[in-house]
Amino acid sequence: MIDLELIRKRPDFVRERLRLRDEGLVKLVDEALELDQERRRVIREEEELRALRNKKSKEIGLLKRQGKDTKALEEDLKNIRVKVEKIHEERERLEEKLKRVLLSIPNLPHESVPYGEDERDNVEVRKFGEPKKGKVLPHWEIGEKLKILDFKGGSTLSGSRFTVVRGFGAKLERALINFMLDLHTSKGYEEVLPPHLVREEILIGTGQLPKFEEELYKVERDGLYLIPTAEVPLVNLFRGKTLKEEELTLKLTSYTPCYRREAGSYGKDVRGIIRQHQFNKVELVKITREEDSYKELESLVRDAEEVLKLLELPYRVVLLCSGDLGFSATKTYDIEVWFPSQNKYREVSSCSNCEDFQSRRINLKYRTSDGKKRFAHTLNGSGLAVGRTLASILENYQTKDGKVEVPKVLKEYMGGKTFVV
RNA sequence: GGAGAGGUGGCCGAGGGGUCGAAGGCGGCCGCUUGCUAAGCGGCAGAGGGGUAACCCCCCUCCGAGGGUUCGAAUCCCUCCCUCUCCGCCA
Repeated sequence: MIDLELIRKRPDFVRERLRLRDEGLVKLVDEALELDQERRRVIREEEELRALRNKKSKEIGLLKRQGKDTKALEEDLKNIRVKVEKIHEERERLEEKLKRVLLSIPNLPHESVPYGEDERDNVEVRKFGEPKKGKVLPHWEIGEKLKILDFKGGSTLSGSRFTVVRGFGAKLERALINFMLDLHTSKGYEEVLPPHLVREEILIGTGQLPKFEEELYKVERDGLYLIPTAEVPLVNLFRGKTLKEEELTLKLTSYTPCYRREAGSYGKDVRGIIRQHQFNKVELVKITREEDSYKELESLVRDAEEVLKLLELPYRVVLLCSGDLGFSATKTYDIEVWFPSQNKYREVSSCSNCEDFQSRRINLKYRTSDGKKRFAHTLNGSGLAVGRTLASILENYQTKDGKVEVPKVLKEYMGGKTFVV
């Protein structure tokens, strides 16, 4: 949630920044301003009445103790109460409306974010490794051949976009998870194993709700949602907290499956395991002071890149343009790994600074040395999407005779196995 | 699933219709005292919102959440949520 005060004091700035994302967002600012003005008018009215009521009520208390008659005053106050109730209802209606508008306004792009409409305008910032050319089987073909990806099994059990990983494929995926977690924890990230089912307000806290309901799996009976990313539980772990400045930056890492309905992506990536309703991901989260968050974003990206470097997979880092930014982010780097069969880079990580956008929603603050409270900044990034990394290994480490070599750094996690055959 | 207990300020904990934003304790901050420390003494401190250019200040709201009763609710009534304990079941 962006700061209402900012909208009030610098509406043009907010409009201009939102326009970078989408022209259509500008009207939300005007809506918020109007509602806010109206709301404050009503608040003033209500509070005047309440002040009057409180004063007279106290009088009644005094008079009663002196044994005096208070009938007239009481009648008087009954009328005031009716008025207060009426105006209070109006105030609640307005506040509810305003809140809905505020919760649906995305975060403002950072000044360093290039303008653009969609992913075509993203800017490549650096590259690592040499993209492998020449013919390789797409990961779904080699995966089926080696009997490690069972698409039939997945659809039997759960339908489309579900896949069963078997045998050494399963072991390789587990190796990847362990490798990633070990790497990140060695750099000071605390490992966390959170619940995968969370309450509605938790998803509001990180920005998935109220806008993206259709992307989420919901367990109706218990009112719980399956997490679409570990970012959700990890960031919300700190909701309502006031942290000490000295304990920042907090760094967390977590392996969880992610559950996404992928509504509106019909026909995209229907083959293979690039786009699944359930996939494994190792996530990185940081909670920082406001003056550190951009520096920490850079190092977060480096920490995620490190995984690909050590796996010796060619990748590039891309700075997202304004139009491609996610809802809660001010600035995002995607890391894309090379897929030889598709002759292109595909996203395996998305690292974002959300500044105080989520902190406002979950009321996460820290106390500075001079005793002031400030909203903390939150950052998140994949480190990495495990399924896609596995798919990329199946292609980049494919041998001419149809085997897949185990990347060096994973060998110790694979019981010494060097090839998947 | 059954039975019970409970949710009050940073923490512990009292208060059971008006003078209660809330005793007391711990912790915090600022003084004073004091070889140092400790102790002691005195004082100051909640959050959100509205009014204001801003401050002082004034006002409103907040005792898990939401309703209700009342002139007036932390306190009485209803609903819900959460936590804990015991029993049962279960990996």
